[in-house]
Amino acid sequence: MDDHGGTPDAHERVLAAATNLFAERGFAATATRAIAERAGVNEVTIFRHFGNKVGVLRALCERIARTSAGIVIAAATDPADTRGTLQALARTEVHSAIRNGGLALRLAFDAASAPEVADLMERSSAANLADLTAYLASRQAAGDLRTDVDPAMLAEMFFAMTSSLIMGRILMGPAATLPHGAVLDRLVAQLVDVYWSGSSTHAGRTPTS
Amino acid sequence: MDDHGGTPDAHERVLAAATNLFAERGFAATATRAIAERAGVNEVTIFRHFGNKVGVLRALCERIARTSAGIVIAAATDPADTRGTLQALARTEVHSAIRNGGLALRLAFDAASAPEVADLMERSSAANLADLTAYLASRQAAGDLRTDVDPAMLAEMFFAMTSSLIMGRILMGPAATLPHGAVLDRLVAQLVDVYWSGSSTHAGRTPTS
DNA sequence: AGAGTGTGCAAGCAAGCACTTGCCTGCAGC
DNA sequence: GCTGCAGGCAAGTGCTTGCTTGCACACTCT
Repeated sequence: MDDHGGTPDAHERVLAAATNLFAERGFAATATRAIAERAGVNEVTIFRHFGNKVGVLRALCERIARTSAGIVIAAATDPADTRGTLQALARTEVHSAIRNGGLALRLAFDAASAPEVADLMERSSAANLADLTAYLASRQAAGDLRTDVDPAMLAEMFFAMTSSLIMGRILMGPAATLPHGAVLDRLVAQLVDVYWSGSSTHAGRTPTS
Repeated sequence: MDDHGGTPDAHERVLAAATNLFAERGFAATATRAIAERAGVNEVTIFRHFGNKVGVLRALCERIARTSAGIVIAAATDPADTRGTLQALARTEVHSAIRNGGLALRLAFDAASAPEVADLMERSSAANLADLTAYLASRQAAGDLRTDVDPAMLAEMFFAMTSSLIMGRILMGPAATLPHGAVLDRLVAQLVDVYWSGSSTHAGRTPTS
């Protein structure tokens, strides 16, 4: 009765449960017992599959890194179209962040208190920011972005704005549900529009249709 | 009885140590033993002074609430000067956040896993956002801010931008030191300028001197 | 001199944590 | 039918946590 279907796949259920719990309460505050309980799996199974608690997190990070295209997708579009690139980047960032319930942001905060988390985060989070900084600097050089603001600062602001949607949800608790689909896309569009209006050298402002 | 005339030091040293540790590692991840050690005080003294661990946090929050003027200060200036008000608000917010090392932001994240933290945060953090939303809405009505973006969204973005400076420091660890004084003020000015350029109805952009 | 108070020190308690061990069960392939 | 294996179950280990207790010392005020 416990196992449904042909493939019980305890492995996958543990990862799903861990994703939710880590995102909700953080890594350190999540007990392996809680993960097992939510996954409908015995606690020992977790250790048999992943060795230890950090092993679960590691598997999770690898899965996310494999799934989320991140900056790569944005680089696939036309880089000369700065606004379009930023728009696409914001969309993918927000969507991927929402999909894992703000996991990345939570883990980034956990990294300060759990060194093993810091090791795993270093490879992904910081690199993304550096990539964006480099891209924005190139767009400044191309005369597309204002040059009187540090590109690292622009990147930080962009990251902060996309994170703000997720951060708000975390701060307000699960009660504040986030919009999906078209509504969310419109929000992101507004967000990018404000950012673009403030950071570009072009006076024109695209109305958020 | 609140005033321990002879040796007021222990009380204060505990609060200072707790401020640092809570900001660095969060509430749950900070052991009372660690607080005592950093304060150069016996662990028992903490419980004699504050009853329990939450008592320390409560005393801390009261102290911060008493110290930080928050939005009130901004309201003291000319409210019709939207840009100046936002600038002043951003300055006080960033400075107060830096002064306590991002404590508030950390605690906001801790609130999800520690209900007792959530109770203490509710009175301060959420109210600030609501106040700012109301102010921005009034400036929209006055024709000073673009009306095609939700005022709550504008407030959230403003909060996100001021938080971004602190968030960056937390995410990058204590290695990335934050500028002080005039340099910091210039950063904040850039930040507000981008925000203002993107959110106001006025085309003009004030160069960051 | 005595009372009260603030603090330190040593020890310990119950609970929760990650993690281990040993054993038993259902199900597949040969 | 036997074997291998994934998983459940019960119990327990060693550690850390928040918090308590009992006792001693130093200081101040009357």
